[in-house]
Amino acid sequence: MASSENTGSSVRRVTMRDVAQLAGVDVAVVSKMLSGDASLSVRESTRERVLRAVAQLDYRPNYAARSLRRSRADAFGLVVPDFHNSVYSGIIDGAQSAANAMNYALLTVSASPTSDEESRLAALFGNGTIDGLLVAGAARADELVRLFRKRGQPVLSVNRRIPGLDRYVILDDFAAARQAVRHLVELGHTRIGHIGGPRDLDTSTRRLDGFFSAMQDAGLAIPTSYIVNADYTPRGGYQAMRSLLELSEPPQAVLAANVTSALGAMSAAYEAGVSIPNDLSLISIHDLDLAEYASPALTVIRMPIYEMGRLAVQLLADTPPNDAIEQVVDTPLELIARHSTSRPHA
Amino acid sequence: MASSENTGSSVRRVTMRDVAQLAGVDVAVVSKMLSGDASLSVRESTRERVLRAVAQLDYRPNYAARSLRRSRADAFGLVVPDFHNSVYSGIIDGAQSAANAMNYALLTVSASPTSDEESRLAALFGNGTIDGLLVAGAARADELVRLFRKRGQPVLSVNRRIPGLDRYVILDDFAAARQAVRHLVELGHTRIGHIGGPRDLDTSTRRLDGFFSAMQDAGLAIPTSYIVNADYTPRGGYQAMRSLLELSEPPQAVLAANVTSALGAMSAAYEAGVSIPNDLSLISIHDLDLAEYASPALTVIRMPIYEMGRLAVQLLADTPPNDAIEQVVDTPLELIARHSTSRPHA
DNA sequence: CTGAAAGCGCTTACAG
DNA sequence: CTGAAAGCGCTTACAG
Repeated sequence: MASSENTGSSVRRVTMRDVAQLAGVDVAVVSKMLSGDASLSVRESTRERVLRAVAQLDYRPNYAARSLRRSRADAFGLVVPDFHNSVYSGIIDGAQSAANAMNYALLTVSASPTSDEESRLAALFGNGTIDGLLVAGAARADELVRLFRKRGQPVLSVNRRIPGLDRYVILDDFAAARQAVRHLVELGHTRIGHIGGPRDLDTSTRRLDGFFSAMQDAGLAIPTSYIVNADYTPRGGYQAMRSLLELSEPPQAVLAANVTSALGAMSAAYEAGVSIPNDLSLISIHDLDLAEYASPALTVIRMPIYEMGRLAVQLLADTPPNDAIEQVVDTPLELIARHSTSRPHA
Repeated sequence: MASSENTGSSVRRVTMRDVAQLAGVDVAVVSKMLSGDASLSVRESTRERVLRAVAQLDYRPNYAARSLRRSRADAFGLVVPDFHNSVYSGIIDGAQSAANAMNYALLTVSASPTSDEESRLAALFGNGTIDGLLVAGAARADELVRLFRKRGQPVLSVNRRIPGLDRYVILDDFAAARQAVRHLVELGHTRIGHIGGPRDLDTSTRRLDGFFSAMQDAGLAIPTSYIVNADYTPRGGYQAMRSLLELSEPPQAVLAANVTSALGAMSAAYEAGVSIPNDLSLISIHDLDLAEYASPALTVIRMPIYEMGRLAVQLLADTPPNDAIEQVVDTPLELIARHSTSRPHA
């Protein structure tokens, strides 16, 4: 009477046998039909009966059984360091889209860099749940990566190069920083500072290199004090900008290595009474919907993050697991000139 | 010679039989030991041999086999509408944390409201991959929800009430809006406007109700033009604020139903030369790291999103699948008074 | 305390 | 064109 008596799996799962029985055929026929076996030719009437039975019973092949039998999961795993970061959101979207296109599942989990997470991750993904592993950015998954490599299962690092792993997809951070600096130089700036990312992170060092390279091309000097490391957060950008503005001769223009730190930097400038872009030009790498609604709207180099996610899954699927993958996404970068940069007004 | 010859699953998977053989016991012993069967008593020396064999072979129980045999997946699924939204990031974090604590996997996917996504989702999660389903916010998963209900498998809607489903966890949006209005009233404001969410979304109507309720308590009139619907985006908030500021007598204070739309609204005020908080006070529901670094820093009602995620998983796991769950998270809301609200200066 | 055996629901040669 | 049978790697009564 009470529907709450109907607990758990009280409803017997419908199985391939049920379908076969209802359609009056052998399970092998059902199996081959449903898995799209090309070598199968069935009489049209049989095909129809099977399809009708499948629909009538709302049959769905059991995942665990299929996976066990074929010893593959038709799934990839993606480990991100943090769900609260639009860079990873973009990677996830791209990766999910590519996975869907090949009828693979994408299982995304976050792994903050605490030690017990490592073994949890290995337990979660190390047992046949996934056929290939994507590790994005600073996510900690060393144990899992070792395991996959040992077993000859494919691994790929996304947006970062992991020491000892010759398989990665990255963006052209070097070119992005160069393009940003060129924009500032073309506007007429000469005193240009840099709010960098975490000191030893792969993306930040490449952006820093690009910054140096473009400054050198332009024949511009870089006082040591003009380079400040932050941590890709609003707070980090805020502090970095403060230290820049406290200099006896502050920069006229700043490249922030990351959009959220740029937004934090804007806040510090506002607080110090420094007007952007009149007193200070600011440009950053990566776009964000909020960047357009900052005051003033932030000028930005938009990076092909979504494309990187897509490409990562495709490479993971299509490259033999022990081949090297050293790929820089070649989708063109895009300068989105908004209102935080202008010619120097001094 | 070339390591690239070692393709695919060339490395034979180590199986429970291998462990049993190496340890000189039956697989049943290994199985019971590894699944923590309480009814098992093994000689200490046997236990040691098994453990050593497991470690030596780096054995990990095959997920598909275990799942097939026990007909459960030890996993929950979470469907979100969008990874680019800190509300869902918070829900994911909370849910993942609770799932980890009970040794369950949490599989998170996004489902934008396009029709073919629906059947893809059903194929992905409808085949025994997960033991329970969480649907967050506006994510479209109707087909999957129906399927789970029919089978007597647990479903729970998070941060939204789905028509016809008496199982949900939501926040106290009503109380949040009331608290926000009270803050403005206490500061001395009387002309208070509201930038609402999408017209028919569950969360926005509850926030709107709270707004009305608190205004009524304060004996304040609400011109129709003071209520503007937006869509929880920066752009929506921007447009809504513009229309508010074009009024012949604009509000002195505004409650934005959502933090990103509040940030967009700030941009419109800035553009119109309206100074916050001098000319206009602004408060919003939900916090965001960037809200603290807006100029001025945004005053906010912080909502227990992470707690909602945790609670959702716990309820999903602990409640019989056909019982009703109608839960409002009772973690206290928190007013974070920053610098976007002040007494009226007129 | 330990072993033998059935079976979860599929897929895949193989036979007819 | 269709059927019978083995087996993927576990878990779980059951027997000893």
